[in-house]
Amino acid sequence: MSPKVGVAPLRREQIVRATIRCLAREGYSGLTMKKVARLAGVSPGILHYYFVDKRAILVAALETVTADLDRRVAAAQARSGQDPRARLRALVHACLQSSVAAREVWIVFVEFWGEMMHDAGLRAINAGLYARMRRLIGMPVAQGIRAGRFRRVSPIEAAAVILGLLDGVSLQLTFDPQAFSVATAARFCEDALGRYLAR
Amino acid sequence: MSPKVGVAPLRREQIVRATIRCLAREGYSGLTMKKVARLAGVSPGILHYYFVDKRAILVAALETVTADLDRRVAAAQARSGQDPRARLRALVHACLQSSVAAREVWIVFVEFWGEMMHDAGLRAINAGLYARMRRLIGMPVAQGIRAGRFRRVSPIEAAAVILGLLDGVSLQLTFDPQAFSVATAARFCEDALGRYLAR
Amino acid sequence: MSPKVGVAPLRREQIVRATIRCLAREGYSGLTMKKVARLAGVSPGILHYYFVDKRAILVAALETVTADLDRRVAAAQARSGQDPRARLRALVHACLQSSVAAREVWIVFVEFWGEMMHDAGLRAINAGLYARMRRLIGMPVAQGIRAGRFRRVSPIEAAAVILGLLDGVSLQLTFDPQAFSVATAARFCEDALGRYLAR
Amino acid sequence: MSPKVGVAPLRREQIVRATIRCLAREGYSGLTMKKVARLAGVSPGILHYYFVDKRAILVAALETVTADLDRRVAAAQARSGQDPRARLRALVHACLQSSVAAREVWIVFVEFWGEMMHDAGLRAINAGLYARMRRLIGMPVAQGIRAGRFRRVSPIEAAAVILGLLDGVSLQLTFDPQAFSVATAARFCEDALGRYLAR
DNA sequence: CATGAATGAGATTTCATTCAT
DNA sequence: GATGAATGAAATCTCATTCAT
Repeated sequence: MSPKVGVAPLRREQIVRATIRCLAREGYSGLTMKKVARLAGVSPGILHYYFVDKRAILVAALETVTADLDRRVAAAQARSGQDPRARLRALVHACLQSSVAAREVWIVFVEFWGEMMHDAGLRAINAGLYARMRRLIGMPVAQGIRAGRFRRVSPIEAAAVILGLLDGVSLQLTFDPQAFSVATAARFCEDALGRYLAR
Repeated sequence: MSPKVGVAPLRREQIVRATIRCLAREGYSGLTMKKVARLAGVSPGILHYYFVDKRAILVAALETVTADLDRRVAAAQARSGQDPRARLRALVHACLQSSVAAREVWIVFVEFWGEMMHDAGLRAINAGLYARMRRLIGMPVAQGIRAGRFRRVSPIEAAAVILGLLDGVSLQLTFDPQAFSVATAARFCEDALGRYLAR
Repeated sequence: MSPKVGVAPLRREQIVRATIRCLAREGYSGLTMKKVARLAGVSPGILHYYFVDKRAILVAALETVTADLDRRVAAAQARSGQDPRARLRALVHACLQSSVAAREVWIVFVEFWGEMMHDAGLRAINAGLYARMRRLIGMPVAQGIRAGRFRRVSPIEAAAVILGLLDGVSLQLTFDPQAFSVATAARFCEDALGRYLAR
Repeated sequence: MSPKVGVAPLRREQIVRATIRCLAREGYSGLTMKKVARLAGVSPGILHYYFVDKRAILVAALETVTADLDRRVAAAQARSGQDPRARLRALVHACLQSSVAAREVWIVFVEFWGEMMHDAGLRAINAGLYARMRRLIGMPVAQGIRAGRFRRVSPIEAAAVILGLLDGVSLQLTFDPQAFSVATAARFCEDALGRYLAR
């Protein structure tokens, strides 16, 4: 048995985290293997021991980033109890919070949008996140409809509206942090979505 | 007087258009000066005669792209008459249409989002577009409020909600064109925004 | 029209010649793009301007080397007049001479044999040379047979015997130059082939 | 006494065999320590325990390959009895057969020719093989001359002619297996050498 | 104005070798 | 003996930029 058993996943994690930090700091076009290695505190050669090439590292980075965002929202949902409105509010807060509290992750996620246009592999990872998000959104919406708290809307359309609004407002929070706070944004998003779903 | 007077703006236009096409086809990371030159039908050397460096070309490309989007929305607004709801509807249609009918432009615009995170110059150009858009949105909203057709909302917040929703839904139209058509998206966006502004 | 028209073929030639010299000096495994560039007196970057990659340079080198060998033999044949035995003698001399007088070319040619085992492209270039050589050999042999000077042998087999002997003896001249001189080798090869073809 | 005593020679053999297989499959330029280790079923690190460096492994590989070829020819000679012509025939068959039946070994041997040009150590190993081959050839030739079956030729020249022809024809069998079979090649080589030595 | 050859810095990638376990 | 992770030098290749013509 290897004397260094179990090191591999740690090294991979270490490299991927360095990649994300590097992307957040210097952007997609500023990312180099050397910088990643330096930030990870390893030699440049080792990157190709754990990943076949640069793209594989980027794929792993996007997977990590989407998993992070996913986890944040799912955790918020879990904490929010069973009330449909409360769950919706938790979702809004978690999403908007992410773009500020997990700024690195969110920035890297947005950076990948550009690449996704030309890379089906990256697009598929993103699609997975959005599918899970739609399921997460669909549950409280359907529950609210059944309970007579929300009007009858198509779950697909509701998910598109909710996700769209949160992505778009998060972008604005990122580009112009002075314009309004997360709390303010959360309030008017809740307001808008509340009216959108109200009977 | 030189026989080629006035050629400069044409050459610049030619180069910038080639850059946009190249960005749309191969993405930000696939953009090279040589490809731009080939697509523009000029020699690689000439690019540095009209632009100091690669970044200057990218800046010009973003300026062109934002101006294009701007023009599309402004034109739709102008055609839509004076009724606040009609103007809002025109805005929704123009924005969502852009991401499909002017796919190249929209894709390039999204690709720049990633770069803006690390480039204040690009961010400023984007800020200009959003400022103009907010003004464009603000007018019918204020008008609707004055006319008693819309409830009293903060114009800033309304602009954030409207722009956010349209950006976010446009993204979904881009990444997953099968999910719903532009017409469907326009309908549910109008619906959501109508309820958001309804008294 | 370009101010540097006609430079391209010269540069290609320059690079290929440097590659051949480099291969002859340091061998296939010692060949680097940097060394080739230095020997050619150009910058490393320019190599990829004229050749897509290292392999393309190697292909051009093999093509040049085979053309060189071809030319040497064809020229000797042309000088040798019409007598079948004289032509055969000229062929033997030209081939064995090449391995000494054009040592660089011959060494590089032998070095490529190893690569040909795994590279169909290189193999095809070699096959072209051997096809031309067989034709060159076939003519005096057939002529000699018709004239009653040689016994009836299959031209294919005669070509295999003649080419085989010359390649094999050239190899020995290369590896052990002290063993016998070119003149000696030419004499006993002529002797052996003379007896092989004698009636 | 160590339980693993005597393991060393086995490991060395294992590594050298893997090297030969690797060279035959992917060529000299495709050989890496990692591939050798994988093919040998050992860890990359262990290679440097049994061999000081890559070159040492290559030297061992060439030694093994030449010993293999040597053994094949010597065995054929031994089986062929005492008649000079029969021994010569056995030699021709054994050599040509090797390039087909022991294709891996022969291919690797040819690959080393290129390296020998620049490596005196490898050249010396090859020289040893050729010296033994000349002795092996010299005996039946001298015997045939003494018995009055062959004409008086210089043994050195006869060896050069015989080895040269066999190497050259083997090369052709390798590069163009469709051209003629081993049996055909053996026939015309015997024919040519028979006439060469006939009184 | 325009060309396209040329440069050279730097990016990705490969790989022989080392070494802690 | 044996492992395989780790290193770092060097290789190939890319590309923004320059410049003679």
